[in-house]
Amino acid sequence: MKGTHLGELEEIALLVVANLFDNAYGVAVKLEIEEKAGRKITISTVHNVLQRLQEKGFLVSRYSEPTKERGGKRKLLFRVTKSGQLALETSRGIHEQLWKGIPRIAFDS
Amino acid sequence: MKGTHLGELEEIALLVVANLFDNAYGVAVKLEIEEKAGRKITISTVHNVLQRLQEKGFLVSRYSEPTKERGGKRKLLFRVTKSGQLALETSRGIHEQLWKGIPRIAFDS
DNA sequence: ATTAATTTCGTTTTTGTCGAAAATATATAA
DNA sequence: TTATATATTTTCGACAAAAACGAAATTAAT
Repeated sequence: MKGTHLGELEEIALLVVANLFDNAYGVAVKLEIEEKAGRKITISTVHNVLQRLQEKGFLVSRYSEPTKERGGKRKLLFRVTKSGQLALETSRGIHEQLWKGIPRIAFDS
Repeated sequence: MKGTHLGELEEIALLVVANLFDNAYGVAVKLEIEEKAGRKITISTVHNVLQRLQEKGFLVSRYSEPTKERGGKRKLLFRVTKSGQLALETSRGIHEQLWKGIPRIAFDS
């Protein structure tokens, strides 16, 4: 059976798509992940995770028109679904609650 | 080379260990994950992730004395390292920044 | 034809998941 | 007492899902 919740990269990618709301295609997502998450990642990995998120129903996609630049083929643009938004909010809620419950003594100083 | 950042379950487990600070052993971690994250998980899975977190240097462990209850064998108690704390804080920072950058239009209503 | 921007494909490593076995403690029966 | 049963916990071995990459395919302008 298929996985049910958001993986680590899946969550970041979903947040990035929301950030880029009208320009969320492979290359832009890759650059944004690298900048905001401070981490190198290949374009293949990005497309892989975007497709998986789509299969899970957290993203939808449509093709743009080709741009006028050299090599400017059509882009596959992504958008977060209601279900994707809910998954993000649920995850955030769990993390917030867990952070709140951590006692001072938990970490060495 | 070995993995560098926190997986989804790894992050939750790490937060839970911090929450349980002086009673963080397998069974307690399992119950806390199930309650706080609202998700079923087996004890094998928990031990597996705890061990991996230890190999990554995000947790350390020590054995307790056996308790006096029936079957009360010694417990393997975990504690978050400085490195683990840093990993958690880094992840939280990235997520917070990404949430802040999401425009209103990003989600359908 | 050549080159550039993008997506798709096939494969491998890391993470997530479980069932079953092993270890070690108390409880009970003989 | 001593063997046997039962409870709590950890360890082991296998498999599935997610993450990651290099290379190939597609499609646009030069």
